[in-house]
Amino acid sequence: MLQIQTIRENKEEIIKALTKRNVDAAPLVNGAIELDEKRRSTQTKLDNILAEGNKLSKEIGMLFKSGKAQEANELKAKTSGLKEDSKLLGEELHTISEELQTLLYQIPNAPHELVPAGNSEEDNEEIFKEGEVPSLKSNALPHWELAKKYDIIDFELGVKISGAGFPVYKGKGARLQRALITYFLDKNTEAGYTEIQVPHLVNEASGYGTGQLPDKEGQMYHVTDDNLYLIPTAEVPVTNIFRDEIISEADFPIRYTGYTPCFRREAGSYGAHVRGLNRLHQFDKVEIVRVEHPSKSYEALDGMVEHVKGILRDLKLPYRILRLCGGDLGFTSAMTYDFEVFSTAQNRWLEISSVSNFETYQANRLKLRFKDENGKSQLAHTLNGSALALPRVLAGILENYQTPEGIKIPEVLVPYCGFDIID
RNA sequence: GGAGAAAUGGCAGAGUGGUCGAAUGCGGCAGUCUUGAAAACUGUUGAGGGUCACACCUCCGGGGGUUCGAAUCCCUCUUUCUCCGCCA
Repeated sequence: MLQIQTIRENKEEIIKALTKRNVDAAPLVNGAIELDEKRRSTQTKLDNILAEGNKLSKEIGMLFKSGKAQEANELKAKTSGLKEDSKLLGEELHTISEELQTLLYQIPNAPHELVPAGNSEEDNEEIFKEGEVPSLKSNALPHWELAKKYDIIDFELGVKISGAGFPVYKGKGARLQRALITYFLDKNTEAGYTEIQVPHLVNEASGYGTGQLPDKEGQMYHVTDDNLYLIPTAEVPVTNIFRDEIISEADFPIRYTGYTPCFRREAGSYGAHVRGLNRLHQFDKVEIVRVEHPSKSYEALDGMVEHVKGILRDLKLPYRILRLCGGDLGFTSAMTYDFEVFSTAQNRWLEISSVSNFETYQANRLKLRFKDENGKSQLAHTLNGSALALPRVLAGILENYQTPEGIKIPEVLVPYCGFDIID
């Protein structure tokens, strides 16, 4: 969430920036400022009462020690009123703080100045495009047909075991997916990211830390018996490594990469757009996460974009990069680039990576700080991106690499797969 | 799952009702010394709120209670350790 102090000091700028998301934040922002003022004045009142109580208690202690029990008891009588007042004020303060918190949770991150205003994906800005769209024969198949033809992904079997959206990968399909995971992790490691394996279930505090809670509660699978959530992305456990941490400036830059399955309830529509691998309840993803000094975070974001570009170039997949408009931007993000691969057989773009800078929005919830050169603690910036999401990369490869002889394996993956064609 | 013990500052570890936000050691930072470094010595060093700055307030795993006063006593939850059971 945004810091109340920042809101106080940059009220107009924040309201203005939030109009890019097509929301009128003025009522929320003004409400928060008002509550904050109330909070501070209540706190001051309470503090004064507590200070007086502390003083009296000390005096009572001294009196008892020097044997003046009677005087002490007289002073005791004076404290009862203070106690009542402080109890009432304490409750009031608690209520106000919670109201303020609830309000702050509802204010999304302020978009970066480069983010275009807009309501929907129509308004996203295409900033880069690369790769050749292969010309396929007229009988080119979408990946779900190919999956069946070569018996590499079984959607029906997944339905039997779990339900829709839980595919079973078989034979060369499973091997290709594993090859991609290893290949991505290797590429990320080469680029300076430390590989890490994290839990796939997280507690409530972690959900709040990265912003999945309380806003997107229904999108996560919730294990109610133990109050744990299945992760929707590795971003959650990896970023939460730094919850409640004060790191030293020398620790920057922090770069992690991790492979995890991702679980999303996505109670969405059915139809061609969610067929096959396009949208799943369980899928695999290799994630990159960075924690950066505020002055370096956009440089880091660009670095992540370049890195993902390199992977797609290696795979020789046609792709484009979009800068998301305010309306399409995630709640917690200040700026996001989406990578989309062109699916030739489906004749549409598929999102395969999303790279975001959250600035201090997550760090504020996480209490992720660092000591600056003056020894003061400051919130760090967090970033993350997919490098990459497996199913749609798989779909892109199946569709774009199909030939009458079978599905060719991209050259860089052949050593990882141990075969060069699926037939 | 059963029995017992414990949770204190970056780490280790004192503190069992009052001048304790907390001894001491290590680590960190600054300085003296040194050509430089190490060692030694000196000083400094938790977080948050609040203030122009001070004052002041809160925090000793979380929540609640007793008391004029709680790190210290009580209740509860969580976590860790030891032993037993179960188990990939």
